[in-house]
Amino acid sequence: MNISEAAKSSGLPVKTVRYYADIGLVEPSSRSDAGYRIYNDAAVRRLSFIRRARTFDFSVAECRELLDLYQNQDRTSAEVKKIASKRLEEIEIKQKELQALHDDLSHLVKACRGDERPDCPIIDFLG
Amino acid sequence: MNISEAAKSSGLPVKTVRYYADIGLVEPSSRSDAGYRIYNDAAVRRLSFIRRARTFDFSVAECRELLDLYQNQDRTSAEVKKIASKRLEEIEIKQKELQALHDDLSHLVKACRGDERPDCPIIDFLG
DNA sequence: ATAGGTCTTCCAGTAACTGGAGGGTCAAGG
DNA sequence: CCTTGACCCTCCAGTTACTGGAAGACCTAT
Repeated sequence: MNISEAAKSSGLPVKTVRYYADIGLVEPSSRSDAGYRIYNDAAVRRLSFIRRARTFDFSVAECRELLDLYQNQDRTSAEVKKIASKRLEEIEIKQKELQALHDDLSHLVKACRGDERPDCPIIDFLG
Repeated sequence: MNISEAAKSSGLPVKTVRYYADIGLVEPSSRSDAGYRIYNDAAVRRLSFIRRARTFDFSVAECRELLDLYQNQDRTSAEVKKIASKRLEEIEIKQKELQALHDDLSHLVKACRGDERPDCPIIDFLG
């Protein structure tokens, strides 16, 4: 498979596939004589794996760790769970922050009449 | 006030104050003979305003708009409310995304035994 | 005079791509 | 055989909002 087929098959943009090769995350299985990247099924599976992990907002560094575990038959589920739990904690922290932000801002937005006059509780709060 | 006093007084890092001057967001009120940035009270109030707006994750572009409104006596509260409401919508979208992420990942984490064996529902899901 | 702290500018790096320029490669049609 | 168009390559710049650091000027106190 050349890069555009691999991209389509993995669900990633071509640019991203090339980028992952550049940073050594998922290398093409070989190169053609003309220097074209060639991806076999295993490489495409790795690309798909990364795409799915990225939808969980695992960082590229975490994706690298997960990919290593994915390919390592001697992995323990404890190792995988540790990375995922860390991510889950980060998500929960972010959720709390976002909730606080939401509460404050929605309070202000509700208090603002949104008319032609300049008086504004949002501006008052920020100033 | 020189930059370190303005930074302390506004609650921003010195580097950030300098950055805001560079991008024309909050310019110092003047410069000393030696070229030192000098901030008066009004400039420090602008810095504080930006800092607070940034805690709501308003982008720098949005901060610029809000700052213009803040300083514009002819503003209408409708203009301000529009920007804040847009931000609020973004927050709500992000909250939903985060909730979905959380549900899926916590489901997987709970299903993973986290022991010494390689079998792992998280890996299975990603692979 | 000198030491230390503060200030300046400019450059590079962060995360994870994305867009584009400039140029080689390949398959099909005439 | 030649051309056209789609595809591929590398390299560079830009995105967001800073942050760190180097090299050098300045300021204050002893």
